[in-house]
Amino acid sequence: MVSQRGLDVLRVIVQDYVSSREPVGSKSIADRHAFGVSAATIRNDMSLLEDELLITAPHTSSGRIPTDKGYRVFVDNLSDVKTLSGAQRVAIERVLNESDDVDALLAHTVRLLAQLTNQVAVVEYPSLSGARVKHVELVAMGNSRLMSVLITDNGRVEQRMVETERDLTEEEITQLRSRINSAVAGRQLSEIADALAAAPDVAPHLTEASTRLVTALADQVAANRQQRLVMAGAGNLVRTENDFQGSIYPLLDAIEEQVTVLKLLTEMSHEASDVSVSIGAEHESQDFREASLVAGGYTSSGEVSRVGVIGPTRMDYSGNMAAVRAVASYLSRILDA
Amino acid sequence: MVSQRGLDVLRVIVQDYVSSREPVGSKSIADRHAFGVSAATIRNDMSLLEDELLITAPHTSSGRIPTDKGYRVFVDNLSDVKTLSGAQRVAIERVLNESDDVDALLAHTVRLLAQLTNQVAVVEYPSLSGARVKHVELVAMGNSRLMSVLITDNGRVEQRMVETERDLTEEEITQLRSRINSAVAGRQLSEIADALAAAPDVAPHLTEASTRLVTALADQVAANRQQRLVMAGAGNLVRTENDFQGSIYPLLDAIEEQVTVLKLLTEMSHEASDVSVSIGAEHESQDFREASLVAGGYTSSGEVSRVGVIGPTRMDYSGNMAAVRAVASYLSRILDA
DNA sequence: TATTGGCACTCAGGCGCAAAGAGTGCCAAT
DNA sequence: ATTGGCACTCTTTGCGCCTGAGTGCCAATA
Repeated sequence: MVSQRGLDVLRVIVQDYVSSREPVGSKSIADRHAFGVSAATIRNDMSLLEDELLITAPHTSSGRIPTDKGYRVFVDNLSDVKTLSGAQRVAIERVLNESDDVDALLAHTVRLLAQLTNQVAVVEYPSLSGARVKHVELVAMGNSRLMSVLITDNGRVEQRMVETERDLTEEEITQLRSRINSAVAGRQLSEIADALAAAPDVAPHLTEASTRLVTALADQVAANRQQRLVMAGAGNLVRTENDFQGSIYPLLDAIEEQVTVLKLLTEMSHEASDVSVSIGAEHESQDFREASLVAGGYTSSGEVSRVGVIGPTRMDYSGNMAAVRAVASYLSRILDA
Repeated sequence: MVSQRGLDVLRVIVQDYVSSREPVGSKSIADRHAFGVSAATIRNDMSLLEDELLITAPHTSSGRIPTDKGYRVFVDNLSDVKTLSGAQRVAIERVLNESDDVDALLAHTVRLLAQLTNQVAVVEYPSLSGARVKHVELVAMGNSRLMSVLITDNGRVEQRMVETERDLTEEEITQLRSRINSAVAGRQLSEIADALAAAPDVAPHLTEASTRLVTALADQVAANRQQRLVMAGAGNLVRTENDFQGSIYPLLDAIEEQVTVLKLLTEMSHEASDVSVSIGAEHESQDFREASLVAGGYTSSGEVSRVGVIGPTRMDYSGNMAAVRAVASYLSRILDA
């Protein structure tokens, strides 16, 4: 069984390896850290750690590096919670306060997080499923086209073009607008398809247009059920390229593709205010096999969405967790107001 | 002076080097291309080309590689215009037709272009300066906040939160809305600040709110004067990493930063329907010294914006120019309708 | 004058080999 | 349980050597 000192040894192995990228050996541990025991003793402990698959040797008779399992134990039991520096807190507050719409806010957030952590950062768009309809605006665009603009109570604005069979008069549009708004205003997005279906019929000359509009709106909501995310800091992944066996090209591609990241994010803990970590081969995806993901939840109109960073398994978990937690909580504070 | 055959030699040097990344020597040229002269003659021509700084030797007695100037001559005089394959044309048409708002359209476009060229692709958002106001919608969001939604005739929707000194009644909002719309509807964005200033005064109890709104709208327009762009295909830059002396990290960072790319794009030709190329050290920016930019213009409501790809100077100029031209022209067709 | 074959020279890259250095594993002693 | 000692293992680094591709120059040629 691994002793308490053994775990302490694991901790310094992780710390030293993360900061130096060199496999760490018993001698250097005994030298640099005041364990009060000799290198030979450290060696015995390391032998135990290796039996438990917490560390491994890149090649015979080199130092040891943590395995994914070793990082896991470190993250769960051994890492002290870092706190952000005052300057960092100020930076967060400043950046997030000077954004004036949701798009800008998220763009700033993700870049900020990338800078704080020196990793690739991702931020999910706030979930719309809990939002309520504030207003639906219809604007004639000419050429038998109508633009429908859906405004939600949490400040999101979604637009969509709708083709109609003919140009409608202003009066007809007004009629449609009020019919739709009285049917859906205040409803949750998930309910609006039903609400529209149940709404009273309109004048016959408008049924065609009305049907198309209803379809478009339902479509618009459905399109937004699948989450989107913004990404920043691709350069940081390049800087840490050496931490990956193969090329980081497939990983970068997969991140840009979004779908895998979204899957990983949803598979992780769903508590807001909680930062969770997925390490290397713990997740299924081939492309992410050598990468870790640190993610936290933020709240917007009651729904939890996620923000996180992606980097090599050899990352500063403690620092990244602190940054993610801080950014997520500021984001909640602003969006859930 | 460089002979015609000399230029032909330059052409094959560029072509061979681009496809193989190996410095190309006189012998291999004589072997692989039927010039009908001996390697020694090719050598003489190459010596001339070197005097003209069109090619250079990575080290003494190796093959030669094109200089930036060499690529320039190639692009301007020597490259045949490639055409896209049928499959590629179909792909463009398919992708661009199934996008239902401007955001989605641009996101799809940029990813498509990245795939077609295997480079980093960038697309500027359509310029708003030529657009006209279709409608301004005001929606009370509670907590003394008003959301102003600006809809333009080319389908862009811009939102902004405005703090008011108190919650306004529906009636007051209606009043404000109609005042603003009668002042600005149909105007170009550049005119709306003046138009609002010239509009008749409102009831005294609304002047405060009105002033704030006007400021916010002006601000909204100003914020959009500076262009934004979307980027995709960062992974492609990683794949071509070896074509760069140093790290591509600063380059990727600069691209994400947007400002340098926007500057480069505006410095290049402003004709739509024209593809222009900026090669390596031709542009000022340090970070882009080893990169080339192929850019073309597309038109949206009469204003030209740009789309392009960024890659190492050792790129397939001919193919990339064809892809950029095709994508730009499809984009014009859809957005300028 | 343009082209050509010949030839000496250069240099990067690959290979082999030895030495250095860091680290382990094991053992007997404490 | 801990320790010092010691033999052993591997990677890394440096050095020298060789090879091959390619140049530059020259004198001969058409």
